[in-house]
Amino acid sequence: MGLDDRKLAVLRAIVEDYVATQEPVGSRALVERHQLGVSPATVRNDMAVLEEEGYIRQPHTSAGRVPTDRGYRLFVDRLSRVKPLSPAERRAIERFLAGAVDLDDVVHRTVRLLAQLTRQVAVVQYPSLARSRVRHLELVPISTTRLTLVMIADTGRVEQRLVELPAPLLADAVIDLRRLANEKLVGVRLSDTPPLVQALIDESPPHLRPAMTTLSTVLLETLVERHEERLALAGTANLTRGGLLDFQGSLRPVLEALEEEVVLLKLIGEVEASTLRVRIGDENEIDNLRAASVVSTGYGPGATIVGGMGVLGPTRMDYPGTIATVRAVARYVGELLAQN
Amino acid sequence: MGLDDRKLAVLRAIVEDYVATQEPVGSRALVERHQLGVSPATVRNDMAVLEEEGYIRQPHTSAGRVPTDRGYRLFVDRLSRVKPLSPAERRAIERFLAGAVDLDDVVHRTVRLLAQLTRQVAVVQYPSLARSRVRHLELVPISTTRLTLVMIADTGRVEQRLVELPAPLLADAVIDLRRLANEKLVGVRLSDTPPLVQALIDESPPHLRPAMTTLSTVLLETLVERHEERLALAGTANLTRGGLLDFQGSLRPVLEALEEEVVLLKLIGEVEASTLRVRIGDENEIDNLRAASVVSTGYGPGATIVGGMGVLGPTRMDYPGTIATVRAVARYVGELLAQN
DNA sequence: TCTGGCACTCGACTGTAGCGAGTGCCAGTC
DNA sequence: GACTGGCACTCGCTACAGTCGAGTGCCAGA
Repeated sequence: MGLDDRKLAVLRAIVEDYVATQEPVGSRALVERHQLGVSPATVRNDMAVLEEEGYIRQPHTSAGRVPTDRGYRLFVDRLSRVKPLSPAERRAIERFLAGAVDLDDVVHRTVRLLAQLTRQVAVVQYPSLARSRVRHLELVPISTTRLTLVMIADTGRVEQRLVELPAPLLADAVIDLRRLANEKLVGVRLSDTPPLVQALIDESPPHLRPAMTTLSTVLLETLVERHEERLALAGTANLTRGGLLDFQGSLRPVLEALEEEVVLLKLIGEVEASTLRVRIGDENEIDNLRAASVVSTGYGPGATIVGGMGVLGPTRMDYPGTIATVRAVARYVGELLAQN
Repeated sequence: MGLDDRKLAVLRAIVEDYVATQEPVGSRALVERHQLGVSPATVRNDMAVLEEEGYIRQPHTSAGRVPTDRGYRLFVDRLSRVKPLSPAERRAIERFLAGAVDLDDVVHRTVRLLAQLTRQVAVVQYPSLARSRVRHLELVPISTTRLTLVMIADTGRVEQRLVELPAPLLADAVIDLRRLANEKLVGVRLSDTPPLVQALIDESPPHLRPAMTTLSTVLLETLVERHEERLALAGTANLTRGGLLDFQGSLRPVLEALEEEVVLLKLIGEVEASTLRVRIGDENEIDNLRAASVVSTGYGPGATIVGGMGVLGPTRMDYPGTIATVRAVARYVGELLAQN
């Protein structure tokens, strides 16, 4: 069922106008604002076809047309031209990210930047532990039977855990423990540690074995098995933009979804390659977000992906602009990470 | 112009009913639901006085009465009886907090717990660095001119920073550097470090002095001077409870305020003793929160305070219940911290 | 000092009418 | 055959008038 070029142009015009004005767009307004070269009546005929095909719909009989999720999808896939960032935006990104002092800072700045540039809700996942390598393990004694395990990853993430030892341990023993653990584990992907950890225990001298066992358990349980992911969120206030018209009148479900880490991870964490992904309305698997769209991408130093980031807003969003921004920010952050 | 006991009882009844129903309360409903022992007409007279004194007001002529900020204040100060937590709530608190594996986990669990129990927005400040003591400093070389500084505080907080050395440093030198820094700084309050740091530089052997100087700069600048506070937030979805009637119709300003760390710190971070504080509506210094109330308190192991936590909701909130919950959660968290 | 009664106010709701944006369809034109 | 102008029709929105009822303030009387 072919849509000819003009019908596509009409759809594009409808999407653009609706995104800009947030009001159903009628045939007259359309020919006035766009150079379609035909009369309103013709446009009406085209609209009838587009509606039949499910790309647009009428809120009520005597109203203009509004794009459907399917319409946005077609728009994103075939009709939108990439909107290059303005130099001012590029500079803003660079300046904003340049001052970061550590990973926390990078993530926080990034998420605020994204929220500010897109005027939507932004989510940034910290570099995933599963995709990180161990750079260093540190053991800090607190008492003779307790120590703090600090793991520093090559992605800049630092995690600490309290370890309750089965028996008191002398300072020298702690040093041995640390040396052994570091020898075996530094440079290893966290997701690859499980088999190595067993070897680590087996090769420990007998007097260290109980301590090494508990240490390994903590390491595996808290850092690998329940994969400890962290997130930063910003821009929730932007949800109130568009005054309750978006999100079919209630922010409730959206705010609820945003509180669930699991949900957010699902949204932006499922990244294999650095391909940018757009999920529009119904395409979202989370029920609470059927009225929202998500633009997400992976990021990382060079070609490797260490985490995801993205933006969430009403289905009626500026897709070309948002896509361009998300892509650009992800690239800058990647470069920043590569430097460290 | 003393308010006699009955007038106070009327005020209490108005506050309780309004909080429960969220609708202006009239004189008839009042005598029906509370044993005041007088007729509606008498109550009306009392109401007139209460209104004159600024404790209640009428949204419009011909409507019931609603408490003013001043009315809530009087209620909180003199009229509310402490509402003891139910055993189920106590158990929920204990169970919820018991499973925490590290400081991050404690804070996250606490904030979710608070939000859930009070059905409002909860904020928890991480133990403040300024109030923490150094437990250990670790230096992890990344290259010959770069190392990661990790500071572990006695409150469980762990901070890391990248240090760019002015000149390459050998592994042995790094070890010396770490030893020196730890000797001088372990056990010291972060807020007390500045004078010690100068001594630390002066006493370093010449070949370590440049490195020690940059190290100290990083330490001071990022950890002490711009006091690095962290926060956790939960329950924003609860703002939509009460369907836009609270917060005079717009969540916008509230959500905006909640995004500003500085604002939140001001709300819950200004704690000297562990006294619980209630700020009602206009008493808040932040303009965006004139329609909100905040219940906050300090927490920490034993009698020392290391940070603040609190809850934010509509002025029309269940003060006795919220106060009891915040107090109880803060105490449990304090006990938990004392154990570690 | 309290109470019952009464007149009054005013927001909420309902029904009606007019307006206007927008459509679908049809006959006519290039 | 594709496009266009014209026209009747739909229907949401707004304004307006009328009614209802909750709640008040006040006053005379117990």
